[in-house]
Amino acid sequence: MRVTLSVAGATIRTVPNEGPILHADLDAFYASVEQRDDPRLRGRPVIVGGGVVLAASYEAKARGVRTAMSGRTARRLCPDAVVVPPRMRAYAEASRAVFDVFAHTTPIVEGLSIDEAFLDVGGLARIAGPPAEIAARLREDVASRAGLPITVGVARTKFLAKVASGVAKPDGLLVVPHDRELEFLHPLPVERLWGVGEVTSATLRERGITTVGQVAVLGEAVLVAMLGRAAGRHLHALARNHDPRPVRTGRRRRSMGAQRALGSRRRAPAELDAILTALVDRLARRLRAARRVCRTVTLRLRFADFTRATRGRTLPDPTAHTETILDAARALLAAATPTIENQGLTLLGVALSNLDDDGAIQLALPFDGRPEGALDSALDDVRRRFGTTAITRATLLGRDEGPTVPLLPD
DNA sequence: TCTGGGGTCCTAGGACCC
DNA sequence: TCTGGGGTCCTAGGACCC
Repeated sequence: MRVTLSVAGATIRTVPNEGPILHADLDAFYASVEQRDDPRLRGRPVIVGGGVVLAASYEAKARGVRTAMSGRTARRLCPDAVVVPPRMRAYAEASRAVFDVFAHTTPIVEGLSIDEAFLDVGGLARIAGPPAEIAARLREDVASRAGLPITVGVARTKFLAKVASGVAKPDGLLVVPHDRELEFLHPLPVERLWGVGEVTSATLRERGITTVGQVAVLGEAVLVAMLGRAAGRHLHALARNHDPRPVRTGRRRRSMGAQRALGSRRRAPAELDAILTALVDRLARRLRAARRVCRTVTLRLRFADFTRATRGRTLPDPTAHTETILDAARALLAAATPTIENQGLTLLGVALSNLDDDGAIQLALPFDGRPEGALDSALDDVRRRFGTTAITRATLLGRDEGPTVPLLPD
């Protein structure tokens, strides 16, 4: 049976079968939200970014602009691009609207990021029709309720569904029929395999392996020897189309981080301390808002030569207390100071991991009888009511915590 | 082309315990 | 004086993804 979908304005693909997993991926998400909210941007190259390209509309991508590209390069490629600063709140709101549509489609949704998810639609055929129809309706619903273009890949497995959406982008729909999976998969370049990035791609290509089909004929032991145990096994399975992973709902975040690029200028210790304090302040607030606690505090460093290092410490007790986390971060920074003085510092970051729900801990009561989180709660409350700039630390006053250099200045 | 910010998972060695 | 095997946790680094 061969179904042909026709959706106005979309990249149309023929859809000859059905599969139970959808991979739904919003197109150029941040840039699409900007074009949705400002009609003047529609049809024009749009770049969302601070000092670097966070997202580019398809008009900009057509000119070679890519995510993560420097502003200078993007300007050279596309001088007439409209550059807008990111509006994270608007994107979070748009994401919520889209995930609402997902939730109305099926209860089995696994979010991968702010703009993509797997949906298990197996077993819905009787009430919602075949997967191809469910996918087409999903695209229409996202367009009408959120005003955004979304691409959907449909297949029997997660991996095939994700590859399918990648091939169908932008604003497309592609179904991989059961009986044509290998025909679809094997001619693709190895970079389409999930987990093949720059390094693995280079390793494979050095050995003349450029397509998924070439990976599929290699033995598992060969791939493990080449790429390590996990990556080798993973690739072996994917290339041979063995992907039994189910769509998993309710996955929890395992870490939470914040970082800040510093440029090449040398920073005084007091300045680093102020930046560290601001990062921890922000993170601890996010942690408490999520009703989570952490046990491990990790400092992320990037040096002048762009090599990276991490320095971490695991606390005896879980906490969401700003000062406790800050103490740990400061101790790590102090221990790293000689290295920083030697090598220069271009990025400072903090990550919190070993997360748990805050209901899992008992509040420690210090000697004055007040919970150690009392000050945090009071500050969180003021910031909720009056905005995040209502209260700040004396050490941060007068410091330039403003926006970074605008992207693509005239 | 001089390179952001937010994440996930894997590996490997050492400490420590039984 | 010499010395096994297994498990867990911690730390650091690295590849990869959006």
